[in-house]
Amino acid sequence: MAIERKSKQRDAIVAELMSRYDHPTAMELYLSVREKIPNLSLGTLYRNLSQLEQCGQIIKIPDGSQDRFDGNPAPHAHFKCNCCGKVYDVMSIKNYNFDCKDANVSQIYGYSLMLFGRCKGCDENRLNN
Amino acid sequence: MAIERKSKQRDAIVAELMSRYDHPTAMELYLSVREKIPNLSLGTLYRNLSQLEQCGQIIKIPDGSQDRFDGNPAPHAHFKCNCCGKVYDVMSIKNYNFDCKDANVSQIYGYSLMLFGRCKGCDENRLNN
DNA sequence: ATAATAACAGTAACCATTACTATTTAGGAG
DNA sequence: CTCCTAAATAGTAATGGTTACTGTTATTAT
Repeated sequence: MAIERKSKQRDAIVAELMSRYDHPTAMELYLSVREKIPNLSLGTLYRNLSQLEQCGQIIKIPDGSQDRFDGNPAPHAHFKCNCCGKVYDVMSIKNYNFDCKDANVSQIYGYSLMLFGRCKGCDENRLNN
Repeated sequence: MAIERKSKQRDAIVAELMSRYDHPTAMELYLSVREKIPNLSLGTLYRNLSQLEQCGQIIKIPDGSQDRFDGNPAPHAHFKCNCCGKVYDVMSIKNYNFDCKDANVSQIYGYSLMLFGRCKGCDENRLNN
């Protein structure tokens, strides 16, 4: 369960995920890393993503039937444009305190916040067409 | 895509979902409704859940590899106990305004907020054992 | 250098969800 | 009420993202 040895496959996966900010799906990541390691196995990708998430190095973002991955493990929210489907980081509310007094809630460890709406890019396209 | 005719299957699905507050998975809901409509088809359940969600009558909550469903369409957060897996409603922050000034965000329509932690039930069991 | 085993590639299996097809049924028109 | 159209359903097959399995490779401690 813990990561005990290093491998070039995992290094390449982490490097690729850290270098981009578009929150790729497993398949998108797979295709990218394949350009550097052509025989990378899909199972290897999933296993490493799972381990990295459990270690707190990356974040898994549920998005419909797929998952997306974020190389930035710092707590922050995400914004999904319903128009183009892109997922953006929302750093401005990362420090919001979601403590609440609801019944049944004893302690809060973390959160997952996804905002839905329309991005500026799609807004401009809308006005121009 | 819109609901045009009524059916006893959909009525039973809605009635069951409204009567409980444990955010059942599709399969849990299927087994419950089957007690009243023994030959209910799983496809029928999924089709109705999808339609009801698009109509804004219910909410779909992503939870790992499965989805959970909430008969209360009013905006509110959820709390998942990592210990027992139960998902609770969190009404105390339902009116929080998630407007943000982040780049790329033009307009926000809605949000999905899941808090993770430990519930009071699991807390008590921990102290007693 | 050797041994132990973590990590891998490749493939099969899993399973929640969706798609498909023939049948049933709601509900409006006559 | 009867007929007609198509929405909705039951049952089943297919899909697709993810996980599990198996033999092989490669890391790392001794």
